[in-house]
Formats: sequence, structure tokens, C-alpha cells
Amino acid sequence: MRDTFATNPYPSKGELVVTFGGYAQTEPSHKAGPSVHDHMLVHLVLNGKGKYHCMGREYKLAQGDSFFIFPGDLVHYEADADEPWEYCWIGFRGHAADEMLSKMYITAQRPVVSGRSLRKLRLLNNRILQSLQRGDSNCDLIAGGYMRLLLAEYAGKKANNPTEGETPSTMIQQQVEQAIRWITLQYYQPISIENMAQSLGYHRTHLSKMFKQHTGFSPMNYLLKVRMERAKLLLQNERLTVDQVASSVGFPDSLYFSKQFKKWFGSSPTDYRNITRKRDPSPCQ
DNA sequence: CTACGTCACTAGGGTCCTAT
DNA sequence: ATAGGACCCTAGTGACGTAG
Repeated sequence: MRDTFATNPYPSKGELVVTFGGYAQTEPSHKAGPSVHDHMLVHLVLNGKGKYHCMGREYKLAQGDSFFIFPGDLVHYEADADEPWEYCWIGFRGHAADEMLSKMYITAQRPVVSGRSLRKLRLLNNRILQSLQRGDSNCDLIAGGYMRLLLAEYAGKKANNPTEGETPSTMIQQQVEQAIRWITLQYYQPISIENMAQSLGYHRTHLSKMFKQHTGFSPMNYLLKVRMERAKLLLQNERLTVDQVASSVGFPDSLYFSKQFKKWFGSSPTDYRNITRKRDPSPCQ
């Protein structure tokens, strides 16, 4: 099977909507991220090995394992150098998805699921991908249906609830997670770390230290990362000017935004837009 | 020992302005 | 739209103190 990517051309505003899906046989040590997503993602490892980093923890994954990515969480993952993983993924959103996952105890603190039938998971992933590739007016409905079956498979016979041996997340971890949520919800507004620390009930200095210790990023860098990832997505919308994109991600000054964008990605916003336009002339292929 | 606050210092983020 | 320079202020960080 060749590397594949398909988007849902008619995404509804339903409670559980599949937005895109894909398949890839990665190169050795291939890296994705660190990045923040504005939707949920589930990856199923079909073959090989890799590592997934989420909330400051590392998870080693192999065939049959799945990992979830939650909106607003900074994550990265990497294929094994000797046995790079082959995986498929589904992007989805909707308030029901959140609820379903938390009922299964699948959270940012417990993002990995093992021990489910690889055959069934692979089949459902394929069905979702095929329905997106067909791209007809029913694909949203069909993909959404298969997505429910997929989540039911993850729910499985035995719940994914915490085992006794595992330690619950500490107060500090919870505060850092709260700070991350705060940033991902407020990134489009002018944010001061002082304000954020105050609203979370901590001293600015202390919060910065905790944040860096748990995420590897300073709060300011993390905020910048969230903004830049979001800007990259918005730039794919041809109807938005650079100025509009800048103000949508919390930069009142588009000049300063351009500088930061170039510093972050190595090309200016307009260059980036031109490059992606050339590379991917039709958004839903 | 851990969690948190305070202080002082420094790097660089953010803004403004001008030029292209 | 982008680049570059100047300047001010904010954020990051290390060292140290305090409370439980």
C-alpha cells in the first residue's frame, strides 16, 4: 500500500466527525512534531516500532498498539531507526468523541491503548479511509459510523481504567496541563505569562520553571509554537490575508508575525503559502 | 525534602519606524 | 509584504529563603 492521505470533503457539525485519515510506511527515525493539533487523532501501528511523547512522557509502541493525540497537547513521535513503523491514522472531532474517550479512560495522561484486535482495528481504519477517498456526499456519514465502531473496539471488553501500579498525575502535572489548556484556549489573544500565572494562582517564575520541567518548553515558547502551528493551518485558506491570519493567532502586528513565522519555519507566510499551493494544488485529493 | 516565593541579572521578545 | 535597526520591557533562570 502506498502512503495515503484523504480528507472529508463534507464534514458535518455533528457530535463525532471524521475530518481526515491516512496511511504511511515511515523512513527510519522519521520524526513528526513537536506539534499541537486542534483536533483528535488516533494512530494504529500496523508494523514496526516507534516512540510517542506526550505530556512529558515517552511511550514505546509496536505492532497492534494505538496512540491518541488530544487537541492542544504538545506531542511528537518518532519511528524506530531499525524497524520504522507503518501506521494509519484518523483525525476526528466532536463533543461526543471527548466524552467517549474519557469514559474509556483514554486521556492525555493515558494516551496509549494495547491489546485490541489488530485485524478489526485495521479493517475499520481501512473502511474509514476508503469512504473518505470516495469523497461522495455520504462519506461523512459512513466514516462517522465506522468511527463509532472503531471507538467501540477501543472500549473493548476490558476497560482501559488505571491499574493499581500506576501513579496518578501529580498536582504539578495537573497545573502544567491547566496552563497548557489555558494557552491553547487563549492563544489568539494577547497573553502575558504574568497574567496566566496569576490566574492559575502561581508566581510567574515558579510557573515557568514547572512548565519547562514538564514540557521541555518555556511558556512563551509553547505559546509561540501553538500560534505558529495554527497560523500554518490558516495560511492554507487562500481567502485569508496574512494580516487576518496574524490577528487570528494573537499577533496584532502582522509585520512582527511575518518575522516570527520566518524565524520558526524558515520561510515567510506568503512564501509558505506559495510553496504549499505548488505542492498540493487540490486540497482534497 | 518538596513546593513555592523573591530577587537580580540577562537575553531576547515586542514595538515602532524607515526603506525597499 | 518584507527586512532591518533601535529601544524598552518582559520572560527565563539561578540562587536563595520560607513553610510545611
